[in-house]
Amino acid sequence: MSTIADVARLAGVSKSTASRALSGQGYAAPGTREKVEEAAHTLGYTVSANASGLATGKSQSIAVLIPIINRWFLAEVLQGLESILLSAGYDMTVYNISNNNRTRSRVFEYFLARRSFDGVILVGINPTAEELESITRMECPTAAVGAPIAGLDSYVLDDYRAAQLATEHLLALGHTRIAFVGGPEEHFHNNDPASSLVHNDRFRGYESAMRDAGHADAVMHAPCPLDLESGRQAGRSWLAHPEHPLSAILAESDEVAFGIILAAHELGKVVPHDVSVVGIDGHDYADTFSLTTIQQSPQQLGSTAAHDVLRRIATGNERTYPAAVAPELVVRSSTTAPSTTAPSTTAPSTTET
Amino acid sequence: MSTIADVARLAGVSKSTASRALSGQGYAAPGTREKVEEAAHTLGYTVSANASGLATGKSQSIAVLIPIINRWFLAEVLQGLESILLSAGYDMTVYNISNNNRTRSRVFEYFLARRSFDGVILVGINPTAEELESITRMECPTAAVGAPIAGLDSYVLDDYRAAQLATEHLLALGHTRIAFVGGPEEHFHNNDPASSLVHNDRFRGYESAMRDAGHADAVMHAPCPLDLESGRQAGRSWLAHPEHPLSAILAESDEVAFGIILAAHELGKVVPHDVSVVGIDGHDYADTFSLTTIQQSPQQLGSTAAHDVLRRIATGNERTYPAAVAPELVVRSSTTAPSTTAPSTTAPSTTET
DNA sequence: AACGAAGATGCAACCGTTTACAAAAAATGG
DNA sequence: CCATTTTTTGTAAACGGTTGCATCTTCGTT
Repeated sequence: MSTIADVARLAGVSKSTASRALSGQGYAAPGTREKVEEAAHTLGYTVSANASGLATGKSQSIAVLIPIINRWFLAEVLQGLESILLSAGYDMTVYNISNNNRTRSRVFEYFLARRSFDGVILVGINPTAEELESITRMECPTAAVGAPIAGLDSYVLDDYRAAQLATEHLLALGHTRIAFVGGPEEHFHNNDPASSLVHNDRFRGYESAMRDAGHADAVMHAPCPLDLESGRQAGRSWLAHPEHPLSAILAESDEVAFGIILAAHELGKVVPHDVSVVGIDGHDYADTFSLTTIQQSPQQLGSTAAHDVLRRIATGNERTYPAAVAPELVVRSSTTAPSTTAPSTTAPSTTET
Repeated sequence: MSTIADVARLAGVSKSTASRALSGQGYAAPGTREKVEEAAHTLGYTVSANASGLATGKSQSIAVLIPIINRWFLAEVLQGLESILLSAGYDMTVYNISNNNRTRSRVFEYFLARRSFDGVILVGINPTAEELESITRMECPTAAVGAPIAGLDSYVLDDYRAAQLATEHLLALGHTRIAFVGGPEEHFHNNDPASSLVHNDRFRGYESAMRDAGHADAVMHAPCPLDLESGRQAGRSWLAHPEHPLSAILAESDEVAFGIILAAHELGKVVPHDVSVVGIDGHDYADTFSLTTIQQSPQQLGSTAAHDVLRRIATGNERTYPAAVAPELVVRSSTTAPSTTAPSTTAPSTTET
């Protein structure tokens, strides 16, 4: 590996001139710059990030803390972040902090400290006070994506509005007995995980729409983890028992909605004839399941977050106060007006798309 | 931020002694070590990765090149890699190289060069000759995960055996008319993407099992991209037309298998009564879909790859020549013996789990 | 008691850049 | 044409660690 001294020697200038010519900082005569660049090119010179980082204090890299559990959300956000960061010359160091054990604290206390990151992006994280403390101590632009964090620029989907939109759609179709499926057992009990924040917002959005329509008394909540299998089980127990004569279900996530649709199939019920189902997310599979859903764009979330963080690095790190991304209703064929007849229990399940 | 000089001063020793005490390299009297460690702790000292990396040439970080497209595989491998690397004190810098444009070459020529990575792990990448060249020039342990790379330690699932196992399972149940769904249009045409290598192996495994059972003439291949919607469309076209009286389908991936099962539902066919379906992957959803599949463990792939790379970093970088991870058949209720009666076309679809 | 080996420590150089400062060269203005 | 400003370049000192070498202690041996 050749160093900048080699480049300088070949170009016949001093190290400092070579450095200025290559970095564009400070004065450099056009002719000299050309000579240096040519020398660098012929030697295949690449600046040492370590040396440069040591000298400048800037590492040209940002840390991304993300729980590697929600595959869909993870991949989307990561892709949004990566494309922006890479094209700006930054690399992205990823830390998984899904596990609650002591590797999590190691990330905050050791890994983030030893490398002088130019920025930190927390994706779907609900940090403790100490964790937040150790991040702010780094004094570099920090942003939260997916889950809002008080005091930090937070790039979040408008979960409240999303659920509200979805509920309004069902209400407009004429549904009144609409159940909300998803979220932790005791809602509003504000647990540690960031997901409970999402849940709170989505459930409140649903509630408010129901209330505004004069159906506050019809609010129903079925707790359910946000995965396919849990959604299926919830669907089975709610759809199998006629004592819950609901006509529509709002699922807290698309995955849960898929599970409910599968459960309906198994029970011989026809979606949307026997029950309308709406999801929230805009999952890749939504189209295949013909699921009416609220399209969110985690990838866009990631890219705007990355964009803003980079701008804050370049300028003086004044906060951005981003607005929540507006959700969008995508109507497919999992929703329709409620049937006036009693729900069929043994009809053939030939769901049309 | 405090430096090692601060620590040394507080402990009343020289910088070099402090360094030795903290790093464990070289001699250090037990009492001194204790003093230094205490000083470091009270100052909240953390070694600067840049300075340390500059001095030693080791960066305590490894590069992971991965196409952020296959969500399931991505998340699994990433998790496997991350857990091992983090607990060994390494950070993981992730580069997305799914896009074929010039950002891809920037990764190889610029990003990998500027940071002195201690190791490089290529996940599902099929590098060009120049790309491989620029990596080997770095002279650090390199491994391939997911897709094999000639000349590199490759950690791959035994795709050939996986497909063979799956086919043998169907054959043992009595099926003979087994179609293979998945892969590029012209198979064996060895395209650029790494996925075609996977396809080749899986298709050959299927073929060999069919041949060994004396059903070489029954080999059927339906090209199909490896996603849910494509699987569903392939399922529709194959199951809707009785001119293809197949009794079982081997899907190249679980996602495709899910699509086929959905298509069967839509067409009023009962899985496994009318058609048996087998997948390959061990996707999270397989249990919910009751899919018989070949369980692979990309996470384990990632963790062993990370483990071996770390060992090669510590020792002299002699290659490991890892064995392919043995796949495992998981029988669920999407497969059964072929029905002797003609396939029903309008039966109610009450798939039991 | 003398000797050598091993253990502990400090000094100083080095890793590869950047950058404040000084000095020289060129451009500008009156 | 000279004074002044602006460019251009080089010298040297950081940045924060690590490590070879020399020195000084401690021991264990004979």
